Parts: sequence; structure tokens; C-alpha cells
Amino acid sequence: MSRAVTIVDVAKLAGVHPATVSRALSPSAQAQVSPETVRRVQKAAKTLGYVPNAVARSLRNNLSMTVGVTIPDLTNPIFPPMIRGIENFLAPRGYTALLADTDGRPGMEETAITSLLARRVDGLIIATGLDDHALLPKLFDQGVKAVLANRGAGPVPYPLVTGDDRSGIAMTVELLKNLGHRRIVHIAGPDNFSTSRIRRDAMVQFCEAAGIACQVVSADSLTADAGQKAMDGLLSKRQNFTAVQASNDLLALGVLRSLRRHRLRCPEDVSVIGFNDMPFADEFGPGLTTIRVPLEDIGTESARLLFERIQNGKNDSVLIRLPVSLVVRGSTGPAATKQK
Amino acid sequence: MSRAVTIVDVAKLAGVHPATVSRALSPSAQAQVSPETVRRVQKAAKTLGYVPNAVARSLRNNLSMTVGVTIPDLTNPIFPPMIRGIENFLAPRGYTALLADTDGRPGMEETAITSLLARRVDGLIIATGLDDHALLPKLFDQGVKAVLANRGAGPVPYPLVTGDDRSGIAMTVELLKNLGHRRIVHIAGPDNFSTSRIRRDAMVQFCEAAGIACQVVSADSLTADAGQKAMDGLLSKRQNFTAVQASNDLLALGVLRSLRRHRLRCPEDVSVIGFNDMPFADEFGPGLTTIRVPLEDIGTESARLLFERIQNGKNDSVLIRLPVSLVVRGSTGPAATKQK
DNA sequence: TCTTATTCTGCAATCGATTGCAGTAATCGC
DNA sequence: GCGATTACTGCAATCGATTGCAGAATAAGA
Repeated sequence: MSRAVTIVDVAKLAGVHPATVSRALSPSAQAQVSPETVRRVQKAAKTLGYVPNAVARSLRNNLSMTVGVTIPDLTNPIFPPMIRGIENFLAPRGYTALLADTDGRPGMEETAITSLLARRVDGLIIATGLDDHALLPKLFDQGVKAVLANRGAGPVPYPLVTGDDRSGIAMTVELLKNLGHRRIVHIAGPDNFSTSRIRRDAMVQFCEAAGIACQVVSADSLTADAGQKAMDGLLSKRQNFTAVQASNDLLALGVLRSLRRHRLRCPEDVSVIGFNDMPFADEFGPGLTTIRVPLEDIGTESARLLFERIQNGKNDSVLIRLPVSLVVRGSTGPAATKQK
Repeated sequence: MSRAVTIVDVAKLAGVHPATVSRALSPSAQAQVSPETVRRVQKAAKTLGYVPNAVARSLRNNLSMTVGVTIPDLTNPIFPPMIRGIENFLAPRGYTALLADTDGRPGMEETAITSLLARRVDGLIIATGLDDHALLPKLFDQGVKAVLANRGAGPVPYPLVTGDDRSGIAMTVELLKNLGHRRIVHIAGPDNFSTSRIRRDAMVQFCEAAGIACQVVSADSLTADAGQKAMDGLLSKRQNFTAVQASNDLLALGVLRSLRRHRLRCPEDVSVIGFNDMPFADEFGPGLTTIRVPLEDIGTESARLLFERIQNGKNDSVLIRLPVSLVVRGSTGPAATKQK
């Protein structure tokens, strides 16, 4: 800004050397300064409204007290809770999160990460995991600290914090089986997301084990529109199924829309299950049965792992799979006797 | 990080002075360097993977290419679209947004702003506007560039970008009147938000003009829980009304919940109208009739105003009121003949 | 009184990039 | 062949805070 107060201004007013001001205002070095001087400096700092220049401090200390967070799409409601978890952990420790929204464009991710590194963030939390990551191994070799959140990113030696997708899928299959569903559809997300693949594969596997016929349809992206489009396609082909399990809640939301447009009732005609338990999933019409993933905890744990790695300089790999749970709401019911 | 590549490394590899590297890599100063040298430097920079240290650059140039954005609650779905608008405008211009979530705690705002200023952001977009702002006039006097988004903040000389609340309220009153409602309730938000007050006052005024009886109830906060609580209170007192207009969609969502718990149908027994048209408002059961506020545009316009002020050094005040529109969905219907 | 220990504070270098100024080398003109 | 112009590139200061080292001042001890 125009004319910010610097440490020199404070030093002049207090009649001491800038170095003394620095020490007087630093909790760790304060002991080196006489109490009387400390008081004088503090008073001078307060009257001038001195706020230390974090940029200068970062440069000198080689510590920005900032971590970069890459998000594929902030308007996807699963991310705000994760971010909240991250900030809740970091803020009390003096760290600030610098967000980078890649807007779903894979090319943007490298740009975003480069920009974050240019700003000398002390570490990265990457929630944009794609599988074809040429960049991450390079960063790892350069000693960049990072943690993957939510989605994996191929065989990268960074820690990963995610929900337990397989067991979540197992729960949905069991629920559907108990409700009498024998022909179901899985709407998978794009194949380059690890979560999409894991959920799809688990679905196929558990359905086979349960004696349920499972048809897989792939959506272009993880949005309600893509889910609706996928469902529209299915319905136009007059396929035979009584339930739909979608790879995430947004896809499920699109499925609900499509059903409405086709004048099909949920759950009477078709049951629908999502995944994630995004905010407001219980407010939909009907409330969405889904798998609750501890989104905020994923954020908190990612931040914790990153923080530890920044502190102790280690960069070892861990896989943290947080437990998920089934949330049954109005969108599921007994299989229609007369199948659509 | 551990051992980042600096300009000196590049200079050594290219066999030139650091100053020459700086010029060769800067679009504006590149003309001062011979093409042959530029090529050598670029090659050296690429082989080393040199990324200029933005921290050092900020310090020297007194320009961080960063703007601070304060948000009261990232999990409130009206904010992600605003942020997207902000980023869409700023990113192509080389600016990054540094988000600060104040978590709804008014005290946090000053902390957040101080922290943003310590990081020497080039300007602020404040979406946390409270009325009792002692801080903002001070910042203005210090020459800090800022823009208020969404909510006003008392008589502060900063520009404000907001939706046209009064005309939105007028639309809801007209709709309710046409549907035959004569006794309605307005659920107001906390009084220290300018939007809450403006909407409440407009409601009272337009209802009076339309010959509609309007009872005002205040909610503690702008959340679904607060809305539900307010509605529960009303219903337990067996008040007489056929429609509810809530100060924002989250409150309206709470109202819907409360109605459901009390086994009242919407819109048959009670019509409900929200405000903002937050994402997913059309997916609720029933779809929420509401006033669409151009959230992303609010973000874009705020960013544009701030950008202009950063560019030309001016700090003049403007009030931009973006037009809103009525979105009619399933939560409104004709007034129940037999009033509850 | 003089030495030694102990506090406190100042000096100056440092982090990495940028830029006004100056100097060198090359080119041109005569 | 020599002076003048031009084109490049190097030098060094600068942004603001931090910190090892040293020096000054005071207190303690002999």
C-alpha cells in the first residue's frame, strides 16, 4: 500500500535500533531485551500501528507460513468442508491456506502448482489428483512437501488421505440387496480419477459376489448435468433396472432430475444412492441415500500430515483411509416388483 | 523448500550476470538484451527449472499480485460462486486471491484483515461486511484499497457491489399478493448485516403498501438451523399465516425442514420463499421459490472495481446494485383457503 | 581499582529479484 | 584511423525483517 509502517519507523520512535525492535517483538528473542525497552518498543509499535511485513520475513526466513491447496472446483460442495478442516487445523498454528481452483481443467493444475511454488508455499495439499501426474514425482525429488487429499494420483510417494471407498460401496450393495434389488446401474465418474475407478471396480466386484447384475455407465464429468445426461441415455434405451448407484452425489442429483423429467418416481420406480454425503444431500427431493465421507476430517488429517512433514523435514508416504458410513434417506426403497 | 533454484544459479549456467537474467526473462526489459543472450538464458532457466521467487519480487516491487478476500463462511453455498467470479476476473490479470474464512465470528474479521495486510495484499474484497466497522475507515485513511461485496458495512467510503435487495423483496411481495396471501411472516437475519435490515425494512414497507399483514421474526444467524428454530417457535405459537419469506435461502431451508417435522405441506399449507437462489435451491423438496442474485457477477464486479483502483490509485466510492429476478418453483402456491 | 562476568544493544550480512546508472565493446561515420 | 554513437551487460543499491557476532555498559568479585 502507499506508506506502510516499517520496523525502522518503530525503531526511530522508540529510539532504538531496528534489530532491537525485531527482538522486542519476537516472543522467542524477547528475553534478550530489557523489559523497559520492550515496553517502549511495544508502545511505539502500537501507536504507529506496526504490522510486520510478512513478505520480508518470508524472504529472510525462507518460510512463508503458507500452504497451497489445489481444488478442482470450489462450487462442488464437498470441498468447502474439506477446506474448513484444513483451515481449522492450520490457523491455530499460524499457517494460512492459499487456495488455487483449477476449474476442473487438468492443464490448470500444473500452472496452479507452479504459481503456488513461486509464492514459496511451505507445502501443498493436492485435492485435484489425476492419474497421469508427471509433475508430482518431480516435486517429490525436489523435496517439495505435499499431501494428497481425497483423490489419489497414481504411484506417487506422497501421503494420501481419503475415505474408504471400497467399504462404502460394499454398504450400498448390501443395502440394495436387502431391499430386493437385483438389476442395478452404476454411474461411474471419469476414469482418470482414482476414486471413480475404485468405486466402479468395487461395485462390479461386490455385485458379482452378491448375485446382483450391475451395468456400468460412465459420465463425462462429476457434475449433476453429466449425471442427468447419463441417466437420460439409459432411460431412452429402456433398460431394465430398479436402482442406480452413482459415483458421487452430484451425479446422483442429475439422476434424480432425469427421473423427474421422465415422470418416474423415486424410490417407488427407481432407488438412487449417491456417494459423499455432500452438504444439503438430505434436503433434496427426496433426501438422498448416500455414503457419508468425513470430508472435514479429510481436510484436517491432510493438514496434520503436511504440518508434520513441514516440521520434521520427513517426506514419507502413508495411506490414511477414513471410515465411511451409510446414510439411508428417502431415495431408496424396496425394489419395484414390476421392473421398469 | 530445500534448495530452490535462484536467479544466480541461472546466471552462472548461462555465464551472465543475474541482472541480465532478470531482464532476459522479463517481457518488458527483454529488448535490452541481445537475442542471443536471451536464448541462452531461457535455455538455462528451463534446464534448471527456474521459477522466480515471488516473495523476493514482491518485496522489491512492493506489489504482491495478490488480493485478500474475506468470507464469513465458505460452507455457505452463495460464496463459492462469488469466489469463482473473483478468480475468473483476476487470474488472467496475474492476480491470485488469498481467502480468509472468518468462520462467522465477527472478531475474526479484524484478525483476518490484519493477516492479509501483513502479507501485503494489493487490495481487499470484503464479503464479511458488518455494520460496526471501526477498522474500515482506518484502512481507508491508510490508503488501503478495498471493495465490499454482497454486504454493506455502514457508512464506509469503499465501493459496494450488491444485489438489488429492495426490488427483489418487491417481487416476492407481488408474487404472494397475486397468489392470494394476506398474512405472511418474514424471517429476518441478524440485524448487523446490512442485507438483513434492507430486506426486512423493504418487506415491511411493501407489505403495508400491498395491504398484507407481515409479521417479522428474527433468526440468530443465517443458517438452516436458525431458520428451523425460528419456524418451530412460530408454529408452536399457532400463529396465523399462509406464507413465509425468509431473508436468505438457508433460513428458508430451515423453514422447509420445520414444516416437514410439523407435518405441514409446502406449498399447500404454507408457501415459502427464500432469497439468493443459492446452488441446489432447485433440488430441494420442494424446489425453492426465491430471488436470483447474480452471485458470480457480484464477484466479478467486485474484482473489477478493486483492480481498477489498484491500477489507477484512486479510491473513490461507488454503489453497484446488480439486478435480481424472481424464480418461481414448487415451494409457492395459492394461499390456503382455510388458514392454518 | 582493576578484572571478569553478565546484560543489553548495535552492526552488518542475508534472503532473491529488480533497476538506475555506468562502463565496455562494437559499430558507424568521416 | 579516430571520435562519436549505439547496444549490451555488469555493478550496486534497494525492498524489510532477522540474527550471529561483537562491542558497550553495567554489575559483581577480588
